[in-house]
Amino acid sequence: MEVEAYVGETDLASHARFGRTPRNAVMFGPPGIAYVYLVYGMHDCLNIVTEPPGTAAAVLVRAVEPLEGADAMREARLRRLGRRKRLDDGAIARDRDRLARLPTERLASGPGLVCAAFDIDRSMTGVDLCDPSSALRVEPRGPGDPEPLIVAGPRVGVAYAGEGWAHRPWRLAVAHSPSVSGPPLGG
DNA sequence: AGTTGGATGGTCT
DNA sequence: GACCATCCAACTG
Repeated sequence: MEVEAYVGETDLASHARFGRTPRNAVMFGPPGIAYVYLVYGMHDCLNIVTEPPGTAAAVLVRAVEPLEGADAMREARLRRLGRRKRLDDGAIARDRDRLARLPTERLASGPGLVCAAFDIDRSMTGVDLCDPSSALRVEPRGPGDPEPLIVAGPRVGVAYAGEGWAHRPWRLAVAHSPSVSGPPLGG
C-alpha cells in the first residue's frame, strides 16, 4: 500500500495549484470523494479528497496490495490493454501470458495499475468512497489487524513543483509492503 | 539490472 | 504548443 498527499492550492505539485478548474473541481468539495484523472494520455489515477470544502487536498492511491480478487484484476488489466490501437492475436496472447506470470502483489503496484486492476476511470470522479453501498469504497482496518508501520519519502514525478515542494516526504507506504511502485523509500 | 524512448490525449498558459 | 502525479518494450552491458 502506497499513497501520496497533495495538500492544497499552495502545493505547487498539486492539480489545485491553478485554482479551481473543470478538471479539479471535486477537490474543492467534501472529503471522501473520488477524483480520477488521466495522465500521459492513457493512464487513469485515483485520488481521495481529504479535507473539508474549500481546501483542495487529496491523496493519490499509488499502490494497493491485493488480498482477494486477483483473477478479476488480471482480467481487468487485460481488458484495458485491449483498448490499445494495434492489437493482433499474438499480442493479446503475450499480454495474457505476462499477466499470468505477474505475481499477485504486483497487480496494482502503480497509480495507473491500480485503476487498470480495479477498472477505475474518470467517470468514477464524484463517487462517495465512504458510502458502504458504493461499488468502489474504502473500508476501515479490521479490528484484529495491527496498525501498520508507515515509511515516508519524496513524492514521485513532481520535479516541476520546484525545490520548496518537490522533496517533501509526502509519499507514504506500509513498511516492507510487497506492493509499492517506483523507487524504494526509507524505513 | 539498469537505461532509454515511444505511446497517447487532456489540460492549462 | 508544452507539459504531464505513467507504463512497458527494447535495448545495453
